[in-house]
Amino acid sequence: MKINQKNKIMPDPILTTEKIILEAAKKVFLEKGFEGSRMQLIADEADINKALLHYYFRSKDNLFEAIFEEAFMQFLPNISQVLNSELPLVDKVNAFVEQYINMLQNNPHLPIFIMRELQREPQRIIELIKKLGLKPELIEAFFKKEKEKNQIVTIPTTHLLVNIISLCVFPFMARPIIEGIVFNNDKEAFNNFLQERKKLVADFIINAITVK
Amino acid sequence: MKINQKNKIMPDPILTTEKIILEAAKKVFLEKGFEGSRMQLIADEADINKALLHYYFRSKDNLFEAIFEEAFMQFLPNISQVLNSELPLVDKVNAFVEQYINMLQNNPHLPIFIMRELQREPQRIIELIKKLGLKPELIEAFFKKEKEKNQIVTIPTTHLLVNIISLCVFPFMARPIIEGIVFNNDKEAFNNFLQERKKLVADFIINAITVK
DNA sequence: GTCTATATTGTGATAGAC
DNA sequence: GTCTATCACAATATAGAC
Repeated sequence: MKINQKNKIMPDPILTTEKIILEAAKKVFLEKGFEGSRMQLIADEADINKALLHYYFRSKDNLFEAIFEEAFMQFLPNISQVLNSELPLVDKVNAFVEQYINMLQNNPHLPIFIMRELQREPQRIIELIKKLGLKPELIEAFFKKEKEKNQIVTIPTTHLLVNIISLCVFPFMARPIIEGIVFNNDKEAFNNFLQERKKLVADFIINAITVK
Repeated sequence: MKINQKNKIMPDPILTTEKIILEAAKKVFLEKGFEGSRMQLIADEADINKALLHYYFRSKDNLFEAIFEEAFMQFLPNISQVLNSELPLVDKVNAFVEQYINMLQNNPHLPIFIMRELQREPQRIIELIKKLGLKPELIEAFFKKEKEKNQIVTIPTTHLLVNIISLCVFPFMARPIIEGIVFNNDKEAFNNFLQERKKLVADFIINAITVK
């Protein structure tokens, strides 16, 4: 996404057409996925016409790619931030869960979007991730320090990490079921549910991994 | 797919055209979703031509609906089965997790498929679910007995249930990431990972909810 | 019931005026 | 840069022969 007109003086964070398009595309793609999105709808959302989309981004594919990379980076939890802190285990988990669920509350469509596109073109996206420099080694280091201190039960770090992410992310994917069926379409009730979860999930994890 | 009529003698599981179509449609829809699927591809998969699809099912929509309802029922965990057993809590959780992950291993595309379509038409599908008679009350009863026995910590049943499902389902949605990045595209390693999970997830849950 | 051929509509993309 | 008009093709759906 460097297509940006070079060094023109940009007096204000003025909404250039390109940025407007990207915002509109993000909204539409996030909600409907690549295949469910229509260039016309993005144009409407940006209040311009289709031709302009192709003028700025040659194709739907290009426009999508400009969106996806940023979205994926946002979805990846900021592991190193937790890793590098010197907080006690309990605080680390609490901080991570709260921060991650907060992010998802601000981007509720992100999880399904990412999973959907991963399913559509797994290999292409794996290449992208590798290009971005995501290293499995980082994951291995996640709870290393804690383990050495014998503060947690012996669960493989990969499983532990997957468990934590699962507990945070899944409710957003299953939202239509939870909100629609369990809470009878009461959005307020679902938001309360998410709010409660921040503490409950952290406690759940701490309980699960603490040696008794 | 009433599957195996128990012990009826099945002279030949005669493959009527309609059933062949349904099988082909299931395969394609499950993998690519409604919007990503093409009638032509389903026809190819069934080794017939497009026109026949429309002869049996008037439209793509109809064909899809014939698939979705069954898939959704399969996705819903069989809660009452666990509920009605008289096993100790530990065994209940173990049995549930193993059985549910087993089912997902046999239908790895199910989770993303369901979530994707829920996102596409939430209201329509909520209506379907209600028609099918899913009752929130069932959920409330889930761990009621255990709670009365004070065997578990006080976590709201809804959260507990969501946690359990999350831990089972999410890895299948994130499969491309886990298999592709963590396990370097080694399918065998990912399957081992799933195998381990059956016990690890059950332990994780038990640990989390057991009073110390 | 099953096929081929065709109609119809939707959608990404381009040409060309301004 | 932005627009209108249009192309080209893909995809659902139907007509009609057999």
